[in-house]
This record gives sequence, C-alpha cells and structure tokens, in this order.
Amino acid sequence: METMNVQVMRSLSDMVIKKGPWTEEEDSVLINYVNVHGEGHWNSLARSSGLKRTGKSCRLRWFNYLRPNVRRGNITLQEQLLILELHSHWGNRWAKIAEQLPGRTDNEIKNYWRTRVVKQAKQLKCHVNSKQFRDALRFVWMPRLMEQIQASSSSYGLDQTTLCNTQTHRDNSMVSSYSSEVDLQPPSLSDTSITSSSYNLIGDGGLSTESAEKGSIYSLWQHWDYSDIQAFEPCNGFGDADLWTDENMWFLQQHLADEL
DNA sequence: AACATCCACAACCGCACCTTA
DNA sequence: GTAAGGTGCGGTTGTGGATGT
Repeated sequence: METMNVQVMRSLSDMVIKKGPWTEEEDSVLINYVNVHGEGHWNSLARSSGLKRTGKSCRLRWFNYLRPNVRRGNITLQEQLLILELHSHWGNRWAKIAEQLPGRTDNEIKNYWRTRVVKQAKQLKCHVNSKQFRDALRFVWMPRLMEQIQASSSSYGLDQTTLCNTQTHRDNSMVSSYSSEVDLQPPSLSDTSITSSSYNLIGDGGLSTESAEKGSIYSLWQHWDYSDIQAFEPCNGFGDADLWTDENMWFLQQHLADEL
C-alpha cells in the first residue's frame, strides 16, 4: 500500500511543471536537444527531453535567449530610433518590429518600450499613446536622435557617407517632405516651433509595410550596413549613450509646454 | 549595515490563429 | 465542419541587482 503511494507521489512529481528562471543544466539540455532535432514541436520536446517545462516555456527560452545570433545588451541609438519609428506605424506589434532589428527579440523591444518610453511619458504627465506625446517623439525626439547618431558617427570615425548614401541610394519616390532636413540637417534644436509640415516623417496613414518604408527612417535603416550597427556596441561607449537625459527631458517639456 | 524602493529584464499567462486528423 | 493540439503574440508579473535612505 505504502509502495503504491510512493509510486503515485513519484509520478505526480514527474508531472510537476517547473517555473521560474532556467538553470544552466536546463539550458544545455535544451540546446543539445534543438541541435539534434531542430526547432519546433516544442510540446513533444518538453516531454521527451526530460525538461520539466512546458513547450511554450522551452520555445520562449530558445527564441529569447539561447538561439544563435540573439543580440543582447544595450539598445543602440539607431535601434531606438527605428523602434520609435516603427512603433509609430505598427503600434504594439512587437514581433513585427523585432523583424526589422536583427537579433533583437520582441520581448526585448517590448521591455525597452515599457521601461524607457512609457516611463518618460509618465514623467511628462501624458499618455504614451496621446497625440501630444507621439508628436513630441516624432518632431522632437527622433530628430534629436538623428543628430546624436550623426554626431557619434563622425566622432567614432564612421564615414558620413554611410548616412549620406541613404540619400543617394534612396528611391526617388521616397523623396517627400521628409528628406534632407531629417537625414542630415535637423533644424536647430533651439527652434521649438517645429511643425508637422516641416517634419512629416510618417504621416497618419495606415500601417502597411509599404507605407512604413516610404519616406521614413525605415528606409534609412534598410541602407545601414549591419556592421555599422555593430560599431555602436557598448564597448565603444556609444551604446551607453542615453536618449533620456535631463537636457532632453527639459527640451521635450519645453516643446510640450509650447504646444499647450 | 539594514532596509526600502526602483529598475530592467526574464518568464509566465491568456488568447487567437493555424494545422491536422 | 470541427475538435484538439501546436504555435505565436501581446500583456502582465516575478525576480534579482542597483541605488537611495
């Protein structure tokens, strides 16, 4: 009778699903299993690998952490710019946004948005989806980012032609009200009277990829060499540059105050 | 030193969609 | 047609380290 109970207890413990942080052992089991059997079939993987995890948990761990080519660490200014741009088109479609950032996961981008952008919106006492805040991002923040990227690209020896080429390569159809001003000559940051017309990065159109590609930073990104992105890794100090400095916050608050 | 609070990130959950039998 | 299982996505929560008091 007691033996029976022990057996039941053991089988129950086998069925217990483990939660929480993954251990190195679990990681190596998962890596080995995927290396042998490939990705997919996560539920059967979870059963036959001996991992006491759900298939979903295995999949998430693999895609967000263990998968080769996952880029981890600070989001670069260029990536921040692209996230802001794409989010203005696609909203919280993190997976779609992540597709445009090599090696970044939807989870990472989502976390970035919540911990940085939403937080700043709160500090500015406006909703992250309010027109006020979105306009501030579009007409103030993003140009400022462009300026920082431009400054850093020259100070770090990244050839200006990397950015300039985006103009020479650009499809003529992309030339719009968003053109040379945004690419390399943002208006003076002391000029808080920036208007929608002078900085029509995006427009209020639909969320199609095509519209996102035209006349936007998206198109700029398409021409950035991935090696350029690597050059902005935190090791050279650039990746640590924070967009949300006191100076920038003051600047943005001024702009918002002017709008009211 | 101890405790509280904040912050960033990893992981979980619920739902919707897709595939297959 | 439909039920069941698998997968992907977005929202939310949990956790550990950093920082402040």
